[in-house]
Amino acid sequence: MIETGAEPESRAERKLRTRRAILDATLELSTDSSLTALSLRQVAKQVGIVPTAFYRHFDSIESLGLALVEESFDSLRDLLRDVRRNAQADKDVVDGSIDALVDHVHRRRDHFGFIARERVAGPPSVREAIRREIELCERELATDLALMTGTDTWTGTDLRVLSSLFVTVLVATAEQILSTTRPEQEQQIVAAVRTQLRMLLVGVYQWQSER
Amino acid sequence: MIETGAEPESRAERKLRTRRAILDATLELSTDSSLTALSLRQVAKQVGIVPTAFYRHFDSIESLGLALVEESFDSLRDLLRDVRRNAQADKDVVDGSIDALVDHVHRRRDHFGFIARERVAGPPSVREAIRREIELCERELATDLALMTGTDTWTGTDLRVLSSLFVTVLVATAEQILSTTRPEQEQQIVAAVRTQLRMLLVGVYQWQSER
DNA sequence: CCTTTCAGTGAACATCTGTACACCCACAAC
DNA sequence: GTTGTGGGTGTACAGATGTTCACTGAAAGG
Repeated sequence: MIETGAEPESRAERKLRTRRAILDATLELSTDSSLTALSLRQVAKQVGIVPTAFYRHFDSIESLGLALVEESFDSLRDLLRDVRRNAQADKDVVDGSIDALVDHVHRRRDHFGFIARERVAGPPSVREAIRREIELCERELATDLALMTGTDTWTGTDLRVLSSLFVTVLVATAEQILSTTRPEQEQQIVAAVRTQLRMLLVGVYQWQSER
Repeated sequence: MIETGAEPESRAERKLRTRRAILDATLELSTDSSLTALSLRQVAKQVGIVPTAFYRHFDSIESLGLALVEESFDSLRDLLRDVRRNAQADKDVVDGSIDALVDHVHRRRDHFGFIARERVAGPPSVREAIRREIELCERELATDLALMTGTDTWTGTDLRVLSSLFVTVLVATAEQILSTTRPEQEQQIVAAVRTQLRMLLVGVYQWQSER
C-alpha cells in the first residue's frame, strides 16, 4: 500500500511517510466529531493500511492524539512568533495580530480546528496536554506584554490575567473563523474582533495595578 | 425496569420519567468524550431499558442532542436573567455577574459542560443549534447593554460586538470553572475574570463609536 | 551472501454497534 | 367489560470495533 512515487525510499523514510499519512488522515477524519469518536480502523482504512499496521506507529488513538497536540502547537507558536514580529515592526498591534491570526488559521485549518475541538472534547490526557500548552503560551505572551508601553508598572499577576484574556479572544476568534466558509462573514468576524481589541486596549492604557 | 417507587403512575407520567432518565443518562455519559462518541446502547443500559425502547422517545442520538440543547439553554437563560437582576439591583455589575455565573455553573455543571463540548465537537446539527442559541443570547445581551450608562451614543454594531465579547469571556470562564474541582483554583479563575472585566469596562467607559 | 530486522499482511476472536421484527400486558377509552 | 394503544421486552442479524497471532518479503547489517 501507500503510493510510492517510483523513487526508491529507505526504510526510515517510508516509515516516516506512513506516520505522516496517519497523522493527516486523523486530522481529516476528526474534523467533524472528535478523536473520541474516531476508530483505529477508520484511520487505517483512510491511510490505506491494514488495522494492525497502525500499532507499528502508535499504540492507541490517544497517543496519536498527543502527537497531534505537539504538532498543532507548533503551528500555534508559529502564529505567536508572527504576532510578535508584527508588533515589533511599525505595524499597528491590533491589525498586525489579527492579520497573522487569520493567515495562520487559514494555512493550518486542521491544526487550529484540532486544538479547538479536542481542548474540550478530546480524551482526558489530550485535554490536559492542550491545557498545559495553552498555559505555556499565556506565560510566553505575558513576558511580551511586559515590554509594551504602559504596562511597566503592572504586577505580574495582572500581566498574566491580561495575557489569558488575549488568548481567550484569540481562541474564540479562531473558532469563529473556522466555522464559516463565507468570506463576507469572515470579514465581519475580523471587524468585530478588531473593535473588541481596541476597546480592550483603551482600558489597558488606563489601567493601574493595585499594589 | 425503572424503579417505580410504589406510587402508581399514569402512562404519561411514566413516559416523561423515562424521557428524563434518558436525558440525564446522556448528560452523565457524555461528560468525558462527546455525543458523537456515545452509543444508543450505552444510554439504554445506563437508563435500564432495552435498546429498542430508546426509539419510543427519540429517533436518534442526534435528536436527543437537540432536546438537550434546548434544555441546556434554559439554564443559560436563567443565568442571564440573574445577571440582569443583579445589575439592576445595587450590586456591582462585575461582581454580581460573576457571582451569578459561578452559582449557575455549579448548579448545572451538566448543562454548561454539554454546551461547551457539543458547541465544537457535537454532531453538525447540534453545533448549529447551539450557535444559533448563542447568537440569540448575544442579541438579548446587546439590548441590555444599550441601557448601561455610557453606551447611549453607541452604534448598534458596537453594542453587538461588545456583547459578543462578553459572551466569549462568559463561555471561556464557564469552561475553566468546569475543568477544575479545586476550590482555590476556582477562586483564582474568578479573581482573574474579575480583573479582565474591570479592564474591559475601563475601555468601554471611554469608548466613542465612530459614525 | 547470509542473517536479522521490521513495516505491513491476513485471518480469527469476542464484543459492541444500530435497527428490524414479533411479542407482551397495563393502562386508557369506549 | 371489551378493545386498543403504546411503553417496554427479547431475539436476531449484519456490520464495525480493538487486539491477538503467525506470516511475508524487502531493506539493513554483518
